Amino acid sequence: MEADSRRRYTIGEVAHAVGMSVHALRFYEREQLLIGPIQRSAGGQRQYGAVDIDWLGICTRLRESGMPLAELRRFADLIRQGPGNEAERLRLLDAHQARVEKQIAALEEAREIIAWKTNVYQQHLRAGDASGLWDPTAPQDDQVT
Amino acid sequence: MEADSRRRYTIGEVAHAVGMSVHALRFYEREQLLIGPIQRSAGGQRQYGAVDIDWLGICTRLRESGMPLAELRRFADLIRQGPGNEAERLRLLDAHQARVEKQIAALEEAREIIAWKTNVYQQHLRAGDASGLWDPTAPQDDQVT
DNA sequence: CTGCAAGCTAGAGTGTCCTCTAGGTCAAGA
DNA sequence: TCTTGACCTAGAGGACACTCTAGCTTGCAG
Repeated sequence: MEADSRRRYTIGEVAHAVGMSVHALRFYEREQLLIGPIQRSAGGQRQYGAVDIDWLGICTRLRESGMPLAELRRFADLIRQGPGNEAERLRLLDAHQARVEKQIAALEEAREIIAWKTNVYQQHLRAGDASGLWDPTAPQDDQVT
Repeated sequence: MEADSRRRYTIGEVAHAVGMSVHALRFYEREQLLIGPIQRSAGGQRQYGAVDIDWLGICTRLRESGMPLAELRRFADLIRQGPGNEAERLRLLDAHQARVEKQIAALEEAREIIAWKTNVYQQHLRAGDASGLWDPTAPQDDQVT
């Protein structure tokens, strides 16, 4: 995420640095998810700069947090257009942040349910493997676990 | 999630109750993601019971928290086999819980980065829309935002 | 008894996000 | 120079989790 500001990096180096595959990097470029065009060597090979790597780091975070590529592209578009549309960038990020909060809440709820179930199993294991667990007999009022 | 233990429910009612589409419910059944076969009416229509609805509620939580269907199927298989494999169920849930923790951590990190970026934009908006933001000129040492 | 919403099946289609392939080219060490 | 590994493009392929379609049946309200 922090790289020498003057050096140029090959696609392989970048892939390693940001934890994506070279395939994915080329795919992102094709899909216009990067800001500014990536420079090329005389022979046509990509030469990424520190800025590109920083941006890819941000991309990774946004993706990991569930931002769809379409929205990431929108964000990249806005940045590519240069200063003047900060309000829209802000809206986009705010919307995403709301999504992230919601997802954290959902995950925490799931965590509790899992913990509860885990507990049920641990107790059954301690008690000797078969008490009130579900069983395809007596189709009424039994636990599912 | 808590339903009358004796009543039977149509697929539409269940879909509404658990927040899935009827398509998804049929799909889950085909894919063996449900425990026990769903009962049918004389005419062949599904009649879900409270147990099924409970299980679907758990499915929803596990899915929301990122458990792949293959693993959910594995879990359903274990339950279908009846008591005796609690240790394996526990392993499965523990593994998933670890995944959930990791995802929560990742989301919280992302949240901070987003908050920081949001801040940058807010400041720029307050300061008058164009200071040190990225601009396709002077390709060195500038912020990306 | 008629109408019509809701249900049925098997299988094809969709959207998302990469990943891989084929058929080459480039670059750097021995 | 030769070899080897990394890189190139355009497009096909694939995993995942549904979602929809077509053609038909059920079942309840009027």
